[in-house]
Amino acid sequence: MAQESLKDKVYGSLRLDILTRKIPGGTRITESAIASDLQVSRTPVREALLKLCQDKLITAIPRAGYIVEDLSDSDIQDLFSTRMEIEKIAVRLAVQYISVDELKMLDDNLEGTRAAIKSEDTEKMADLDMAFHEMVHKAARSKTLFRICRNLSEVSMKYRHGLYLVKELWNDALQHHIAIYQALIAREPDQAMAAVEVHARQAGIHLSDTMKRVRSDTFSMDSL
Amino acid sequence: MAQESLKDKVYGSLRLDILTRKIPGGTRITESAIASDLQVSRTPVREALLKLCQDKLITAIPRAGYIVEDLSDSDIQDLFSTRMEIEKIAVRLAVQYISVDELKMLDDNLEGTRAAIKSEDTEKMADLDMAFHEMVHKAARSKTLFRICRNLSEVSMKYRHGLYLVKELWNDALQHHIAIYQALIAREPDQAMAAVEVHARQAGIHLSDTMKRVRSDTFSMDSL
DNA sequence: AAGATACTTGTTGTATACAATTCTCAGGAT
DNA sequence: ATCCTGAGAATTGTATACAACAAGTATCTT
Repeated sequence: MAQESLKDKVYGSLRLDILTRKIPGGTRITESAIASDLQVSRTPVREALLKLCQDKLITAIPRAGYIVEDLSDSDIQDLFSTRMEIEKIAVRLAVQYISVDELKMLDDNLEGTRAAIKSEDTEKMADLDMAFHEMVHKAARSKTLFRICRNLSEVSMKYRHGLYLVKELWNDALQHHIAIYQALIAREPDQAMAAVEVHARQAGIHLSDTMKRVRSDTFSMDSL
Repeated sequence: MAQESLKDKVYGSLRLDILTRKIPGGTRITESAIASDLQVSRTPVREALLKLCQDKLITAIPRAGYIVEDLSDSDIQDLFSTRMEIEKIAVRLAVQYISVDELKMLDDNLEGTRAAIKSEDTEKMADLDMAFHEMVHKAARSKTLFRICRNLSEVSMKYRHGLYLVKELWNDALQHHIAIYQALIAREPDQAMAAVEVHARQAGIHLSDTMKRVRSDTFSMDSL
């Protein structure tokens, strides 16, 4: 990744702040205020806000500003359960279409994950986890589905990040990935969907804890 | 709707041109060219292109322009089959959560549809069809799923519009809606999902015909 | 005092100017 | 002939200026 545009930085910064409720729901925000906060012009801010509108994280009021949408705990749960349902579709298709080469890549990914766990490399762990799921999504051979999956992953990644810090869960995650991998090799759609459900459910279980922690923390990430 | 912003006009115009392949896939487009074409400044054009990027109808090449994505027939089929899978999830949830009030509204919708068929009111038919599906989506009680469904509906609507002109299909569509409605009343998830699949499959069957017609037509809608 | 009206202020919508980067293509070396 | 190289053209990224509109406020009228 050569360089992130200002627009993307602003977008990421705002999305994180909204998702973690550093900016609570109902807050009215304006382009100029954010622009001066982050020391950039209104243009990249405007583009970031536009994107947030499409994500339904904020609502635009024509010529009068924007309002931060209220994200309840159940909304977050909704996000995760929907993601699970759609990932189940993806893995069902992946069972059908995945190639031996791709299975080999998944195997390599699992091997790498074992190493990451052994060396306690959080960064690597997160990357491999994301890569594993992306490979499965791609194997579903559906551009539309892939796009939806990635979008949901992006939005939920902020929350999942907390999970990576809980090292006890790493081995569980690995076992789940192995289960998914084996179901794919065996070409067993139901087994694969069940494995995905187990995997996603664990994330959901630890979600409320993560949320509590996130909300009690006072974030100091003004690092644009 | 008080007034459409220039950004929305540009977006609508470009999306239609891409979807109908008036601007074929692979075409390279630039902000300034479109701006001078439509006699507006680069700013609203830029915002429209940004939105099209998110729709995956075009791809941005940093500091070098945009390329219109190639929408093959299989891509369109992919869009529709994915939409079907996700609608099946939605209807399964709707079976669980839909209220009697909402069922009554669906019933009213069916009644209206019968009238629209009798009076051959294409406009009304399209509106009622969209409303029917939106009600089902809403009954799933998932904001995330609702957003995904609406997004997919919007993108595929351009294609579906051709279907409304084939009056022979109207009765089939009504029968499908009735089947979905009855499955919802009976609270039978499998039956509901099957009904949705039948409904979606018919759209898919007639899709390639519609595509051919759309492509052979020479569109002349330079009406910004 | 109450209501209407004009004015001021705040905010987005749009246009344009400048900066940074990438692409293109001619020209020459090998 | 083919592959580098470099200057300039093309294009987006960013900043800023201005216009249009909305909302709140103070003043004027009754």
